[in-house]
Amino acid sequence: MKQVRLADVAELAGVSMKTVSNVVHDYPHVAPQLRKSVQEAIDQLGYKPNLTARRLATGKTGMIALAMPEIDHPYFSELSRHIAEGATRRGYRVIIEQTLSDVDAEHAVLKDREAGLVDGVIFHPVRMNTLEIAKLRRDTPLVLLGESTTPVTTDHVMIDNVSAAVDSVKHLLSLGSRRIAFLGVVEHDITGSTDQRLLGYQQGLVGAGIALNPDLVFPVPDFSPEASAEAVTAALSRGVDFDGVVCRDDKFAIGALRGLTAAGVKVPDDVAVVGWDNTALGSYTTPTLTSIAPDKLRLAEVALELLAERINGYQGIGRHRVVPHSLAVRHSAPAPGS
Amino acid sequence: MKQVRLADVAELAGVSMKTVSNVVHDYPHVAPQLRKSVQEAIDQLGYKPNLTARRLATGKTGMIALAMPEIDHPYFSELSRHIAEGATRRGYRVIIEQTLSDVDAEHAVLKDREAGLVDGVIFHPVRMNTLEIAKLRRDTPLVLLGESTTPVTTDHVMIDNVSAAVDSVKHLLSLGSRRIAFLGVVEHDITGSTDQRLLGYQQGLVGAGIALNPDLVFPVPDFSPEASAEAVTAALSRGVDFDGVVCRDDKFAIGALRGLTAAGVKVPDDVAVVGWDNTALGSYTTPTLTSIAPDKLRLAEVALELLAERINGYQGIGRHRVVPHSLAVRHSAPAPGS
DNA sequence: CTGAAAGCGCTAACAA
DNA sequence: TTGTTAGCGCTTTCAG
Repeated sequence: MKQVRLADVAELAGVSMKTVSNVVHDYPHVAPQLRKSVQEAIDQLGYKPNLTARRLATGKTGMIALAMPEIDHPYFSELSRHIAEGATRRGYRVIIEQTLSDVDAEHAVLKDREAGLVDGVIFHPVRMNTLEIAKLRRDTPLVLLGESTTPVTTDHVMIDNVSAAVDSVKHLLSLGSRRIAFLGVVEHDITGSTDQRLLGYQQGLVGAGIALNPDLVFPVPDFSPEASAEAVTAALSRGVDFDGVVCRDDKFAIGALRGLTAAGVKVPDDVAVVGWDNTALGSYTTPTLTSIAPDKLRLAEVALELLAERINGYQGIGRHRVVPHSLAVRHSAPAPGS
Repeated sequence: MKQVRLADVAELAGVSMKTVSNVVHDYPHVAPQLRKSVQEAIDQLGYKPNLTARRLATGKTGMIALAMPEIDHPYFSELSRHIAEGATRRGYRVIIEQTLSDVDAEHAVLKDREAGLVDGVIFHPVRMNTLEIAKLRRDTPLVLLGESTTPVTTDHVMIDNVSAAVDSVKHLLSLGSRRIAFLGVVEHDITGSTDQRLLGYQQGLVGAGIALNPDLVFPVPDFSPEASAEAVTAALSRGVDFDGVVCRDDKFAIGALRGLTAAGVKVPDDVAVVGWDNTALGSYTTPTLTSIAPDKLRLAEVALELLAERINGYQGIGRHRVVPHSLAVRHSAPAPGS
């Protein structure tokens, strides 16, 4: 079935292409009767504008790329959802790009725009460093997510990881915990997230006049809950004494819950646990998980807003936006006195 | 910065556009020296083919749409990941379309292709019925996912829900359960999934010579774990006696675990629980969840394969493919004798 | 307010 | 093996 073209409609309606185009775009200055007859021709033929052709003519694709390490990680899938919804609201379509933390895939991300595929890119890098991004970016409208250090020329949205970690510690302190551990220092983790969270953890303790204890920082071989469960079990079995734990993310927290429960340690009575990211996972655990809650909706909105400005020509220096976070209090570290 | 065009490269290299095009496409019959000098011109200018223009000329977009109810539901995000990976391997990009179970959004899905946006669509409908899909489909290459009844003209990939439910029941029977409940009949649920699963549940019981008991089919007001936890609690408090439960999906199963645990009922000793979809959630619960495991990777591959065939011109009648499933055995309904 | 025609950058059929 | 040229369908000056 041959595609119906603007010219076909014009011919049937007995007007020029321009007039049809005006009708399609709701251009105000069209005689009502003309508009009507053109509309009839459109309906009769079932005309749909060809987006590819429009793009070629306008140079705008109406699409943005969303590039993340893993689309099925709860944090990213939840964030994706907000970005997808916000993008739709703004008239953009989203193409997803999964990097799987692979350097090449991350490099490829920045090339899409050059090929005219998308108008802009929202990118959560984990492997590429500041310099590489700056070098490859050229004039691609780009907004970075996450805690990596970023080029000064690039927009960036994140939450304040340090103060969030401090909040976690304070919450645990308010519950009476004094020997607070940090779970989730992964070897070769090149994102800045862990660093910042660990920094905040220390800052929170020092601020409360509590001495730091290296034994309370638990390393974990990889990002799985299994690994963190083992890390906790190991700590327990070498007699480390702790009554609260700040986890690098919810998956670690889940591992912690499992390790503690398996060892007969009561959560939150013996050890209170705080996760990070407030993913849906935290509602499904036993006990449910108290977790640092980045304002994901806000994160998505701000990222889209900055990107839209770049796409519309903003050329200024990189803007760094910090969006709010809170603590989602559930059973693993309940409100004080409850 | 002006875009570098094929013509610019041709001019610099002193050849025709066609020759440049041949080099870009690795067309074999190009004189080595020519190829080299053209390549130099390409590199020097930093030429990137404009995909939009190519599309307009070829009529192929190289993109497929993936339309699902919710991208952050674990089942869908896991499936998306497989589809995204398979699509990348096949040279397609994926654009995501979240319908949020909205009829209008579902209708819109089938229009993308008409607008020349994508070459084909993988679609998991929940609101549209057979007739509507058939009517709107026209000649869009389309593969349907899920358990809705589908038009005979449309390709469709699913698992055998009935036999999977039978498998669940058999597993529970092998653990000694005899009063097996079904959790998750949602009012106004217009997908065929529940029906088929419920049918299999009955079939499994009847096959084992166990009389059906309507009291053991638990209705749930909505799809949240909270609702199903309440449903279980309600059943318990009205004295319904059961020792096993087949759940419509993992979220219901999680609710069941919570309701049972809260009531002091031991899982799996007092009541064994089987979920559905084998989402990552099941690894995070206490106890971990035994669950029907659709072969998601296979599902993705088959869907992509069928779609690719349609895109490449296959015009035959709708093909219905059943992909394998298994039972992921974890603690909520362990292996017999363990 | 409407019409004609020149691109947008690439592909592919046809020549050479 | 390489060059020419006519589209792909829409937008957008610029006349009228």
